[in-house]
Amino acid sequence: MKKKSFINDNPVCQIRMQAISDTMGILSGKWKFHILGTLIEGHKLGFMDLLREIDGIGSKMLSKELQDLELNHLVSRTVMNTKPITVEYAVTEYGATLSPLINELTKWGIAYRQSIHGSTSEINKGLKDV
Amino acid sequence: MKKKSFINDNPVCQIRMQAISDTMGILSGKWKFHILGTLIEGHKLGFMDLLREIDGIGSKMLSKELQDLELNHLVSRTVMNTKPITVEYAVTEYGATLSPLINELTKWGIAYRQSIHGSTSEINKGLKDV
DNA sequence: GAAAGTACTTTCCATAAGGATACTACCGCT
DNA sequence: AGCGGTAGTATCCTTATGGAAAGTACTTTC
Repeated sequence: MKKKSFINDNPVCQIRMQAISDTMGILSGKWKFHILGTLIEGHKLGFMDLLREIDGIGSKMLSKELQDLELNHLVSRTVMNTKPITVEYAVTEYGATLSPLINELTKWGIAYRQSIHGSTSEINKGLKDV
Repeated sequence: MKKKSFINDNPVCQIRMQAISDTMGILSGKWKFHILGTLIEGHKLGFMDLLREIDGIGSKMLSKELQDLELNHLVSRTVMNTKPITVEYAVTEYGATLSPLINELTKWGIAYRQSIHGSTSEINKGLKDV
């Protein structure tokens, strides 16, 4: 009996695949989670605040990533009527639904780092020393 | 009063940042979550099984990503003593700790898609029609 | 002995992602 | 007039990512 050329799997898997692609498509890149995490903590931050808070990011990347997040309605951008014009970035109500996901991401990362320092530091690939 | 050139934030934020970088560093790329998700569902799968199950992946990518996952002890690779040599890939006990994260990712992706179809389809960037 | 199945690796290429640096433009202060 | 702060944009460049196609090597089946 020949193996089916493509086990199309159950619909549950197809939906899972699609959901993972969707989520990762929206949150792809090196900085989106950092920006969202910082905004969740800081509530309202200006462009320069974010630039200072997020270590390593440049203005080009910050600008581009904020535009992406705004397009997907995860972050709001409000131009304030102040003397030197300021812009307030904040997480939207919808963006806040990412909190559980960001928490899981953080929890796992912390546990991973602990599992290394706890063990004979066997696992060390993918971990940047800071 | 001059603004501090770098608000070094609280240690909690630094740890969060680091944790997010760690997690995303390990799980970066287009396919890792798909491979892990598929292996969690399928328990034990061969190379060709994965190639068939994961729509769109090529053998080069699959091979590379599996090596990465194996290096980080998230997936185990067992060469079986069968007539035509077969290899069994499975999620390790440690890899299984990613389940809550993958579930959150999936849940959010599904909710996102529903939020679009539920609304006047305002949000549509980042969503590929399937 | 040819086909087909296992599990990959290799090469070559195109595009995407991201960083460094510089620049615009506006305002307030001194 | 010049400095510093706001919020970005523009340009150039390098590296990372990932896909297509073919090749290797070994075995069983027809």
